[in-house]
Amino acid sequence: MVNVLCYPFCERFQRTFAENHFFPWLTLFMKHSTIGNGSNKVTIVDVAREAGVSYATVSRVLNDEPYVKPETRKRVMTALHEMGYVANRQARSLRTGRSEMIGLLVRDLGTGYIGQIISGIDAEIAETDFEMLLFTTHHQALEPEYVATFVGGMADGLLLVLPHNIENYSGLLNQRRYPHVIVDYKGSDKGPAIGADNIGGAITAVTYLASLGHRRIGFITGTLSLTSGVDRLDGYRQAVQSLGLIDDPALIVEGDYHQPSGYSGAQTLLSLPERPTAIFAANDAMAFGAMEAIRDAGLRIPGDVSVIGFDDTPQATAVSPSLTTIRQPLEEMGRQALQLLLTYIEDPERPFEYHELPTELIVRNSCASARNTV
Amino acid sequence: MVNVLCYPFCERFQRTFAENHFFPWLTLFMKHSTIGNGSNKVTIVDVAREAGVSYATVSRVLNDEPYVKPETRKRVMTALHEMGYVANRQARSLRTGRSEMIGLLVRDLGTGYIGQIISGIDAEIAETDFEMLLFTTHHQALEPEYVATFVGGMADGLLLVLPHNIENYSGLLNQRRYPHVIVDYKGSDKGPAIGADNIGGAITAVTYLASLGHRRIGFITGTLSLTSGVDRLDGYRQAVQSLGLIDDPALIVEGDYHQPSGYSGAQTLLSLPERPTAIFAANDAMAFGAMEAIRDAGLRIPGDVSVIGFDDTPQATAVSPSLTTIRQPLEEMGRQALQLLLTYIEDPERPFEYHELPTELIVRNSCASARNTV
DNA sequence: CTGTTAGCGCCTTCAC
DNA sequence: GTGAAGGCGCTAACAG
Repeated sequence: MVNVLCYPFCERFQRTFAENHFFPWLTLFMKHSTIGNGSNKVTIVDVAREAGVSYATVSRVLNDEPYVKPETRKRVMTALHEMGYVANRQARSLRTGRSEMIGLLVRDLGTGYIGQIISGIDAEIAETDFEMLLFTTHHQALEPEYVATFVGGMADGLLLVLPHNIENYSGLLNQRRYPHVIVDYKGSDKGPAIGADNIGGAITAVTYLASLGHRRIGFITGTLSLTSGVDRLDGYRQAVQSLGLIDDPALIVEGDYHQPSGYSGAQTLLSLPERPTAIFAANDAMAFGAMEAIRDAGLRIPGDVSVIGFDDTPQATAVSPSLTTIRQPLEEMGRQALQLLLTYIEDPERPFEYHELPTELIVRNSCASARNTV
Repeated sequence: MVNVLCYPFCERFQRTFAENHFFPWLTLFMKHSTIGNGSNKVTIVDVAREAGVSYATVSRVLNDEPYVKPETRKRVMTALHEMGYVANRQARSLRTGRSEMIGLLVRDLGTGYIGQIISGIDAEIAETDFEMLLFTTHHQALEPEYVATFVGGMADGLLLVLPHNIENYSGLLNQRRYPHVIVDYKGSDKGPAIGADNIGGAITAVTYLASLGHRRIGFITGTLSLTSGVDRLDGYRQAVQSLGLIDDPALIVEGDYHQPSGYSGAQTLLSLPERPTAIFAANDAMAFGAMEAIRDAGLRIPGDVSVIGFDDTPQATAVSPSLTTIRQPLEEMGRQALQLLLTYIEDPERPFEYHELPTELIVRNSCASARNTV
């Protein structure tokens, strides 16, 4: 009688049923397990009946509660297993107020950049009982407040990956002490956050170029409404000044972290009366665009112009020449963000924390010594 | 009295509350809206009280049911809005048996490839009332049956993006008539699916190379446990034979869709006694690897060896020379997969459908005429 | 140790 | 038109 209740045996169940209409409770069961449409739900009630206990006891076993006679527990466990019971999380969540889900708010999925962060989050989530609920804010321009409230109801915590306008979310979330962590954001003024050492990374990049003899270094900024964009620019400026490099506003052009802006930014830089001997793009995508522009201008990399990026995306090794860049530990950021979030889920009252991960220079082949320094 | 219940005004609420303890029901409300810990739930009961109706009426308004007096409806609507009511989907789902969520089962998120498919799905989801529940099978090697059952309980439909071993899922899902669509899979034998014309694309690629005068074309296969891998190989073979090109088994090396296998595959091909004048990699990632290997061998692209890929990932334009490739409409596949899934959610009994999207040759700069045909 | 019971928030008959 | 009441599947007291 056991196997027929196990979902892989539905067909067999139907046959068996035809032969067993003298089992009155089976008819009852039929109502619950609508074969056709799906669902085929096995609830704790079914399991309880099968194991000959009350469903409260099944619940106890499910939740590893202490006071269950070992023998009973065993009987319930086998019933559970054989019937292919899977808990209904909605019901559990409704009851407990916890959903065992963490929400992920991202702006866009197309980029490998976010993919890497998510990979890290995912890897860490796999170690827990949580599942991942993904929301993109990219297409629909919903009110952040609505999104936050909505997601808040479905998830026990929220990971905001590089949200467009943090302040819109953070007000509500902080005020409610709703567990959340902002990923790739600097500072804990808006809430708990995980970031990378963007200033330090930019300084490292410029210092490296300077060590190769470059004195006129062009910089293509990232999106300046993001802290990473601002910080990388800051780092560039600090390094240029402290190293005594040529400090010309014309050497800074604004980009938006996307490849086309790298292309046009590089074009602008290359058309300067005195063109830079090296270009530092605030991320890899723009560096690729810059490389394209440099080649289209009939110049060679790194012979005529050196290029350095930021992020160390997988494609950095794929381009030719391979891209020297500043590595940002994206996956690790995802992992730590999740870990931090878990601590807030456990104790929402914890004070805000900001963790900054180090960046690292990855030397490849897109930078060379400056041949003719100005 | 209204504003104080609206979530953006919690602080104000606290203050107001201090002044208004003579409103007895407010105290009651406090219990529901625990300010500190979060939740701050506004339920239909709260709204009903505010609007002076029963909560059944609120529910009716929520579900656009006909028999509600316009005036009452209006009153409820304003209460709803001003209190910032957001439905509890778990409760609704528990009651209705529908979750308004669609599950997404992917193996990995790190690649831009899957990112693009998800973008398409996401774009289409944004037009519906559904949300997206993301599961990765990559890390945890859970039993597919368990995953399917589990996800099945939380979502109204399932999108399987390139699952490792479809048969493990498909049996259970089909038998239950659980709405699902397999993305990037060929044929509807295992269930409804969306795929791309991989055979045709591969034929196009080879035909194009042949038109440039190449007769000895190396092929680096994709993962052969995936239908796309098999089909692209098939297409290559068909084209080689029908066009009368050199048909040497040594010209086919096995890859796995990852860049390193493209590198090593190309090395193998280049070290053949008679090396091919063109290399067709079964996807772009391997093509990038192949390009690296070709350059490392001191050869030029496309001067000495032409390279063609498959997929048209964003990076295809970023490499140098830019990669000629076969475009696969990944985003569109995602979109159509979701659309198809919706039809199955509406009618689970629909017969399986398989939609195949066309592929397209994108000519860039990595292929040139064969100089010295063998 | 185990069973009974009361809801979690919502939808949905069924009365009025 | 609207309210009252039952129950989705589950957990968490409270009794035994």
